[in-house]
Amino acid sequence: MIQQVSDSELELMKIVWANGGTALYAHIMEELTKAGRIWQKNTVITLLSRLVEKGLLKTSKIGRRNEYVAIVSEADYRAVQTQSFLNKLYDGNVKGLVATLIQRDMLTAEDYEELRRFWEGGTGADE
Amino acid sequence: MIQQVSDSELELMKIVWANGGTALYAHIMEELTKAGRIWQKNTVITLLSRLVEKGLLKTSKIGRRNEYVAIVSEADYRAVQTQSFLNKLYDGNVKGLVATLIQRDMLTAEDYEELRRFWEGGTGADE
DNA sequence: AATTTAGCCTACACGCTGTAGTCAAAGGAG
DNA sequence: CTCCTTTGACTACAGCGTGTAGGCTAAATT
Repeated sequence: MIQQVSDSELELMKIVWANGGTALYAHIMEELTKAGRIWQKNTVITLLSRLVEKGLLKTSKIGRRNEYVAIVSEADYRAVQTQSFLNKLYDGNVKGLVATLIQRDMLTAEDYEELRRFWEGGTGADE
Repeated sequence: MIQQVSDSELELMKIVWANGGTALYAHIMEELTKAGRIWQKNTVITLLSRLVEKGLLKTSKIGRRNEYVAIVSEADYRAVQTQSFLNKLYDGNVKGLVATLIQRDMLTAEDYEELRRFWEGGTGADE
């Protein structure tokens, strides 16, 4: 089971994941600034320590700095969240989900093409 | 925009939807009991009125009873939630979602078959 | 008339979230 | 060696959502 993560916390996780699963405070702060997030130092530190408490990150010291290391990979996180979303909204029925995607035009033309090709040829859905 | 709905509230919505989009308190209570949910009367009433506040249900009086009527259909609700889930976890990338489904074996053999047939023949993803 | 049913309003504790202040340690600057 | 800067740990705290009702009332049933 993966603990619930707030939107802000997820944003931090994404930065860590995007950086190869590991990041220092300075890097995270820099990325947040780039993204236009104006959070105080302590806000970010608190969020990071909550992610540690929640078991999504761990820290390992580099000198006196923390290296924040993802314990849960983005793929695993997505898988778990997707499964629970699926259960909650579609009673686990994948077909229902796909039906929504199709009927509600959530697929771009390329998505569609690519998926068609995948199911035809048995390859391609995964880059 | 659809307001956020808690798990308990969603459970009530599902009962209403399953009953054709409309239900009386008595019916809801009965279904909850069947499902093993032991909620006090007022708990249920409160949940229902919150759903009204949130714009998911409305009431129309039948005698002095409320008929709880779904304003948002289950399909619409699913579509909105699916879209926001997709944005949040996959940056809106459907292929990423489908890749997870496939790689993590979230499709049953039948799902797989059916989807294959859908993409082949252009029918069938929707029941 | 007495009892039951359903609705309305109010309350309340708890946990999560965003947001930060204080204090401390440790490494770099001079 | 001393002072400043960077980071981190710990603490706080208000607001909101959520689950969970209690009290009172009006109407419906017996």
